[in-house]
Amino acid sequence: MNDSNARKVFRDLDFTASELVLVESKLEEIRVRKGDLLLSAGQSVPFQYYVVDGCMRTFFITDAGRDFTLQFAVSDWFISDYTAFFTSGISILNIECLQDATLLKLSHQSMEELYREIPAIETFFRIKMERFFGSFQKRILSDLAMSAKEKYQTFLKTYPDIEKHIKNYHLASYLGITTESLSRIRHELARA
Amino acid sequence: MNDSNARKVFRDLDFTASELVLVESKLEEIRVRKGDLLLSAGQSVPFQYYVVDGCMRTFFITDAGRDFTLQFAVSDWFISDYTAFFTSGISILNIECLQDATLLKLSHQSMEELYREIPAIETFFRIKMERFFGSFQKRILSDLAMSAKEKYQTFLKTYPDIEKHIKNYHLASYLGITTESLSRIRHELARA
DNA sequence: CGAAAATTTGACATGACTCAACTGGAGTGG
DNA sequence: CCACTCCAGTTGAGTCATGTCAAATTTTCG
Repeated sequence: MNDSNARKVFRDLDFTASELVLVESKLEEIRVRKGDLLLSAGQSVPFQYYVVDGCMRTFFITDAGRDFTLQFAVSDWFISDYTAFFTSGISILNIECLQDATLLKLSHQSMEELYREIPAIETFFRIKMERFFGSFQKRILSDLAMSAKEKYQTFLKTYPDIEKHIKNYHLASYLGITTESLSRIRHELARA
Repeated sequence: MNDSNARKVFRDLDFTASELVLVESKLEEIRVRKGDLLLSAGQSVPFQYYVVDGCMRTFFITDAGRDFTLQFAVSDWFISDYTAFFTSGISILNIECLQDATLLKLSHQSMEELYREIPAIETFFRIKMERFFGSFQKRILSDLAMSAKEKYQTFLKTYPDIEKHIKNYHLASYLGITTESLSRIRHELARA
């Protein structure tokens, strides 16, 4: 199991034997349990995490104490506070485990080394970023243009696999509405 | 003027003479006038654009005909429908000129060629993407967590240079509110 | 089974929207 | 130089979606 971590993360890439050893050496497998906080706001963020299985989320807490989910991550997703990770800055996000998870931890420094040794990895991450970017763009547009009900329906359609892993209040915090509102939306949709 | 386009776009990079020639050959300078549509939804998006000067915006039109601005771009910004650009898909965004502009046009294919010939350019764009990504992340969080008034104030603080170039109704469409609401917010803030 | 957590429901408050009318400039042409 | 028009912005009245707070109900899990 452990000897194929590199192939899990970099699913589409072919490595030579020596490259494989190098990549493996950069990936650290960790396990976290439901409720664990992997990162708290205010810390530096030297790592990103590849989710082997389980479910994680990043969230933001306002001064007023409201909790907003930026992102969920299930199997084969990456998660981090990327703004802080990329800029070597301080996190504003928290990372929480929602379902017991196995993660592969990859440091910023390791990534720079991998970029140097294996240029295909820089391309790999550039393309990941591009996709991620696209999903953020869609998110912004739907936050702007859609009602809460439409956002909920879009979420269910787009991420049917995620819904199973999360509580309604996490989904509400992702949609930017209260649990009460989500409950009413669900009630209304159930009638139809 | 024209012979330093490459240095404008790739501000921090040092090119050899031959690299400079290559990069220049990939950049096409174009001029657009206020009101011009550079891209309409439903088209393929083979280009991204570097803004030398002037002001552009990308916007999205819903089925109901509402208009939402995703992004403004002034001097030294890039603009495109990146989701379509990266995936070679069909645009959902429109690109409009808000103030007469000079742009440098760069095709997807040219970028792939540049990545191959000059790896530093791949790194350059990866880092651009990372920054862009960070700004999108902030946008999502503020859309979720802030009232219209707070979003307006944050915009003014974050992009004081952009406000000068745009109409209030463009700003409203960026904030996801109506011009009437923006007007009332401005009125309220003016009193204080 | 029982306690804690999650969800639902009800009553009411509020921020933002809609529609319609009005104001104030910036051109434009007689 | 005035009258006209167009466009951007403002204002007002009424409506609607979502929030708040409190309580009831259901689900989860030790």
